[in-house]
Amino acid sequence: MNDKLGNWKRTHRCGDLTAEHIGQEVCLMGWVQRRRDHGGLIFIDLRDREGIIQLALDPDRDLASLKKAEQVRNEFVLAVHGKVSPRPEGTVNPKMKTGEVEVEISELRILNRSETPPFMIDEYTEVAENIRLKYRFLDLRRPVLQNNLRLRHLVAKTVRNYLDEQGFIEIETPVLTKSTPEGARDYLVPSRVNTGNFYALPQSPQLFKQLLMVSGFDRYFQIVKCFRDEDLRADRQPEFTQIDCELSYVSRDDVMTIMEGMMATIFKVAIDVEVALPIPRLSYTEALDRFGVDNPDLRFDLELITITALVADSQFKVFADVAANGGLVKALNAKGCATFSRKELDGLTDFVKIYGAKGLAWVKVTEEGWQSPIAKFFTADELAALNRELGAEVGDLLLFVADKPSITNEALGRLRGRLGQKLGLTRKDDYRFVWITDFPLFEYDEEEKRHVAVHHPFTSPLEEDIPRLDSAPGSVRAQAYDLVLNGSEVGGGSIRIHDPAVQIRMFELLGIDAAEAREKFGFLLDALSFGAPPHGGIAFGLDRLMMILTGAESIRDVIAFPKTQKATCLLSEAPNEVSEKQLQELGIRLRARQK
RNA sequence: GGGGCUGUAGUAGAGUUGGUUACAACGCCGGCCUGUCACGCCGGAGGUCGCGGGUUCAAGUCCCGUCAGCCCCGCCA
Repeated sequence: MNDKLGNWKRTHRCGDLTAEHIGQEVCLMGWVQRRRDHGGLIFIDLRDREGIIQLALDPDRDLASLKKAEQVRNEFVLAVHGKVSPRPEGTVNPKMKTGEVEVEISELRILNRSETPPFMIDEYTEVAENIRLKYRFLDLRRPVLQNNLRLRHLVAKTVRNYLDEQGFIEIETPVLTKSTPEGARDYLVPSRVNTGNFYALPQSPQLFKQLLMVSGFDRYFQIVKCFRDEDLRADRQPEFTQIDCELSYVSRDDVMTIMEGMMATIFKVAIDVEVALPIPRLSYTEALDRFGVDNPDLRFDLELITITALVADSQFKVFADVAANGGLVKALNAKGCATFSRKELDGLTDFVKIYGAKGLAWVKVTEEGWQSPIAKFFTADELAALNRELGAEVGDLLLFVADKPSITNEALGRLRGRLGQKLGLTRKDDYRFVWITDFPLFEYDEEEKRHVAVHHPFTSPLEEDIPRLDSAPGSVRAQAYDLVLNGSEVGGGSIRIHDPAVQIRMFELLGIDAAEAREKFGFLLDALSFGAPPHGGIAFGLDRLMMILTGAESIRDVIAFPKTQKATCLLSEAPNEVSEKQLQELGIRLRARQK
């Protein structure tokens, strides 16, 4: 039989007790971290969210409690009354925050018992992730996740305070909403009342926040769940949280200035890091040119160097052909890496192949000149020019990729990231922000044979590029911006189209004709036609931001109840089959019952 | 859809060239212990080697398939 809580009221949290509480009578409640039974004397480490305190049970003080303590096991829930006392000479534990004191117990109540947990609730025990996820409620008792989620709370609170001070109003938008074309796959929710019709869960509150601008709220924000039915990654879950913002009467610079202030505030409050403002800005074109990717990790240099022109006339056919066919030849100079083994070089070659590169040419720069399978193809003049261009010195490793531009950039850009990690250039406590701007408005989708929006269909072109919308849509730049932190895209947004004529033109360019635009986005076009103010906004990925702030390797470590890579929940076992009755009500028949 | 890694007591691991009864640690159970603190000492229990099939006199070990977890490509406006 468990003891009743009765009228006991907790007076303190375990981890908060220090020498200043000595002499006080306290009432504590928490879990048993550990029992140390010395026969006549028992110590219990009692844990709550603030930490651990040692309870001392002495037969001279209360024999009944001592006897009861003999039954106590790990993770039992206890309530105790006792007096905070200094520990006897020589028994202070400097490793514990509460190590100067202990609580001399006068009465102990066992509020609940516990099965032996499948793993120890401590910071030492390493447990396979599937076990952790199945017993998430226990994993969440452990210090790492407790700290991560509490920091997440602090960040959310800081965001609310900052945005409130800046005149933003938090407004909720629907979760049951409308499926729209473009973008990620939607999660669909069948409507019982409207049999045969479906809601979609929002990929973002994009259209609603624009409508709120039309409605005159002027500055809106929301910390909001978004849903995308796509495959998962270490930093991607199908349901995730955005800090979603929209502002009226602003330019890109206005948005970026307000939001980098928010980032600086978050980093100061959450981890006491000063972010130097303004955050540097880099055009999309320059980012690709120098780093190969639009989310460069600026914690280290190691820039890509374009050498297409230098090798266009060389005898090395691989390079010359690529140059002749509009491709791109670029190189990295990995300083001092000529010591890499053949095996390491093969590993780097395999790595670039993941991104579609056909191979990786390498050169070790030695006292005797180039040591490389491709050295023989180049004249002395070409070698000298390449060495000069790449700043090659003895001991360097030069790495080349030649392919069509998108592949060269991606492969070498990712290789840059990998080398940065391999060479230890990416310190965890180093935070390098950068805004990426001037994205192209469109990119060409080879599969669908049409232009698609790089950001989304509501993004405004740069005003100076609007004349080229018809003649050269591929060259039109967007008033879009991404915030990148240590190689991770943590946010992105744009100035939106507020002119209904431009919006209709935009849909046309995306292959959405007037009728379809009306059907899918009629409410937006209507809203834009009733005096929509110029507006723009941004959304930040709270989960990714938390990963960086906590140093987590996985997005699962900053989410209380995350999904597995197959988008299931090992705790609740969602998703699951539903009853025939439920399906009938929804007018749904499954094409094939899975076995 | 594709590539890769992992899977052995509750937990995390070792297990040689295929060869007797699958190891030790932590945890768990029992006992002892009045100053420990990831207490200590003595004793004990605990295994469908993910699952299925195959090769073999013999499989944790080799082969094929499959499931699960993780990482990546595609996908993610």
